[in-house]
Amino acid sequence: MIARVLLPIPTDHPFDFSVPEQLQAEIAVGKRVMVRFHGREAVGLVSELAEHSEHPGALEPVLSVKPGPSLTPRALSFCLDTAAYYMSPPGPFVNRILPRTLSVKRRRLLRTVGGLAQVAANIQSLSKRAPRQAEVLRFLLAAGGPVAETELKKGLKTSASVINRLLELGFVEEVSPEPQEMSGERSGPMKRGEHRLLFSRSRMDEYASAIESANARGEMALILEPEILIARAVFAALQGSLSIPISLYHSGISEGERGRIWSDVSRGSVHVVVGTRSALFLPFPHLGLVIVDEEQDRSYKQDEMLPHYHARDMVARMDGVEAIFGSAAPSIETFSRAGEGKFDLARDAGEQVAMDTIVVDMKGERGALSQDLLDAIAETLAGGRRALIGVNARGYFQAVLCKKCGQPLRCPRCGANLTYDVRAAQLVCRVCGTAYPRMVCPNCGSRSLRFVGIGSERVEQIMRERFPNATIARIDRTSLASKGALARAEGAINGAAQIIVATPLAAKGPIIRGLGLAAAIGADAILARPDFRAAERAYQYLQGLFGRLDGDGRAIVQTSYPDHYAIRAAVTGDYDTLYGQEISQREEMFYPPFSRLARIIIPHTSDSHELLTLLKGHGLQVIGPAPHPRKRSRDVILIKGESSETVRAACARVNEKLSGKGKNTLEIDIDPDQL
DNA sequence: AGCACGCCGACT
DNA sequence: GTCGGCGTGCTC
Repeated sequence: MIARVLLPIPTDHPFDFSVPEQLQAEIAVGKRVMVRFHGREAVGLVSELAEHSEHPGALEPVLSVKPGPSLTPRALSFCLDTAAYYMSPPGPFVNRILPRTLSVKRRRLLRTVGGLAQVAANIQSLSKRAPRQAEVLRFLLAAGGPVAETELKKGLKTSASVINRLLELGFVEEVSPEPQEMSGERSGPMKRGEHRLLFSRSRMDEYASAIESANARGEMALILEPEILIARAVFAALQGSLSIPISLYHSGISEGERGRIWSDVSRGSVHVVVGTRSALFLPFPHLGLVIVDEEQDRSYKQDEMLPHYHARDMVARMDGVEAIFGSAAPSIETFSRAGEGKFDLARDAGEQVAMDTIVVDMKGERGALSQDLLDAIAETLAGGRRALIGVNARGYFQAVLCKKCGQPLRCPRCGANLTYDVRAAQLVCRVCGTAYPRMVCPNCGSRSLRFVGIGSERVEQIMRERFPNATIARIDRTSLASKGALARAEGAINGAAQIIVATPLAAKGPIIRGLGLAAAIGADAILARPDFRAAERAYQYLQGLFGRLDGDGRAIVQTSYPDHYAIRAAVTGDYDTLYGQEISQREEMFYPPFSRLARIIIPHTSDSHELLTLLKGHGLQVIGPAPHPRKRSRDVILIKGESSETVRAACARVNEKLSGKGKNTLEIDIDPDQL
């Protein structure tokens, strides 16, 4: 027997290893194994078991099979499909998604030993000398079945030593957790799961009932949310309304907790998971329903690591699973697909946000915050309600311009725009972290600089000056970094703050209780992005922000483009107008949904002529190469094609012919969401 | 990814 | 004459 093993190296094929006799019972597809590779030990993941190897040379043996988390064959093939679609090596990916630590100390289930009389006698004998132990026995007896150790500790405030003593005495025993059979087989034949766009402001009830009916069919449900903060809020809401075991899974939870959820999911003891995009790859044995909430959100696209997958799009590719894509402002692509009948559409256009809207034309304003906005905040606070100020970016300023050359200051190391760090009073590069204490233009040496684009920290500072008696909180990326910061951010949202200054990650989500004002002061930066989705994103941003108002309230948009259709549509909630404008522009410009895209980032030393000849024809449109906006010494090529297949085939040709190593790598992004 | 192998510039 | 640069290629 041989095992094909995927190793965490950027190669698209697995390596064969022989499986020693004594490991053959244990080894399985999806298990992690130790092997000797390139003269050193390495962990890999079994992708296939076979009788014979094609490899001409001798095979190394599998050294051991790792206990603990593994992938189900179905989850593995889903991962492989994802990697293949995004043309990325599967090895690093499948080896990364498994929890590092196996939960050795997984949750113990305990139960009493012996019949009723026996247990009663045990309680009797313990009650004098060891009352706590007796208490535990009584608790277990009352429960009538196995109880988790953690539950015991919580319910009785019992310590581990008490439980261990009972185990020693043989009065209680550990039960291996029975895989909770999900009410047996699925009901009826597996239909091609229904995919549906739920276009509505309030979606929770619909979600809850879909989860319940999936559960009644004996199927598990996964609810994806774009941000940890939202995932936690939705988790809490569902935990209150569902009587089904439910877990929360995202990149912020501890490694141990991750391992525990992983095994709970794979053995079926958790039926519902709320999570962020990475939860998509959990090894669900009977996944019947996937909900992609806020389906329009950018966070579903992985753009830091390979593969650059889009969680929503991978869900849309799933067969035999019911999928709900929920949004109050759907992406143009999803809405268009629903229009073509590729998804069902359930639209609740009835309820609009009842709000008073002011669009402040910033062309006539000096300073970043208009008087209208400051007045509205004061009135809101005076009325006992709260205010949310949406700022486009964190920090103090978004860019520093050189007055002499007129260009934004760029990092000489990596080419990204520099920002200003007020506390350290120096210029910093957000991409590579380099600090420049000398406040001069690296290009021409000029000392006259202009700071543009206000950031969340600056807004917070202004709020503190203007409203010294108000409680003010700022929520941005750093709010998700630690448990404490997360708790503070949630506290602020749940009522501790009167003024919340938030970057886009907290500008969306469920209603904020008592919120009477939602203001956007950075929408122009979104609108001005050199991206064909800029208008759509601005609309979605504003709708997300207004959606947090509690009942009636006020909305303020500060903009220099008060007549832009996206702004106008956003303040009235007129999605159809936005859609109409967008869809005709996209048709004209051959952008999605009329085409599919791929983006290739190349070192600008590479032979773009050869590249372009490889891309010529095949019904493709090629834009570029153009200098990369952030990465120095790189060029960007955008490919537009009729179908995903033609675009991906073109990328495959390029990849095969021109793939380099190290700094000569080509980066391919299929279906990029940001240009 | 690592790591070895391999062919061209400045140094004890 | 060597030491060492990192380009190319392989690992079951």
